[in-house]
Amino acid sequence: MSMNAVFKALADPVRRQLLDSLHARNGQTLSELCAGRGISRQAVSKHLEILQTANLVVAEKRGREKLHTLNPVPIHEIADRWIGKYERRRLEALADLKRQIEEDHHD
Amino acid sequence: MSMNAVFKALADPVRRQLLDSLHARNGQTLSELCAGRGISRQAVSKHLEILQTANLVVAEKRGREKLHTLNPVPIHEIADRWIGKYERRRLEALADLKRQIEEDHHD
DNA sequence: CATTCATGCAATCATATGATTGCTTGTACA
DNA sequence: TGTACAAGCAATCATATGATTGCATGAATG
Repeated sequence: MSMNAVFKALADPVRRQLLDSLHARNGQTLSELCAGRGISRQAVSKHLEILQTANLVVAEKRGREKLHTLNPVPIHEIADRWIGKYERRRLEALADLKRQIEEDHHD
Repeated sequence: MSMNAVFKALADPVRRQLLDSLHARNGQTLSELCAGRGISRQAVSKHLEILQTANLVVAEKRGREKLHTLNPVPIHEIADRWIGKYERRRLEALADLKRQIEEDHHD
């Protein structure tokens, strides 16, 4: 059941952007996470609620505001499911190589 | 865009089970993948189509049947998105430890 | 060559999902 | 203490999604 919630949560682009935002800077409030997203506060609030039930985001009350934090554990479990240990090493090496090549191109 | 397709594809439990099935044994046909799933062949076919557009599954025609293969690359990219390199090492170590403990409990 | 089996295509339908509006609660601070 | 700001709750609505049924195509096999 739990993993289903994780995948459903990740299915929406707005929610993934929220995770991106938290990955860039943890501990943001609802209002901060709303900024420049073009949808209503309630919509964002609902998205955050879904991310929390999936345990991808943890929220903590701080006075009248609520701070949100990214939890990477469930994401890691996704990779664990379909990628064998050795296969993962290979894919990581590939990804690293790709990154290096891209960096080299930054003149 | 491409990543959106991947996440949408992973959002459905039937599709995840299909990936599980292919992870266990690659190169299965549509009919084989239908077996014991309790939904119509057309439903499975559509699911496989979605997995293919997400590039999570690759299909190859073999006479009158079609063989399906799991492609782990997009899954690996998910982890790459929200988990830093060092954080990943830490999470992997944790997962390995967890597995080891579970193995020890197998009498 | 005809029939059987694996798959593809199209239309339809119920339900799930994401967003909005309006109202309420509750904390801060002047 | 009352006003402004952060967040929660509820009802509604349009669209997306997953499944089904029925028919079409096309390769293997007798």
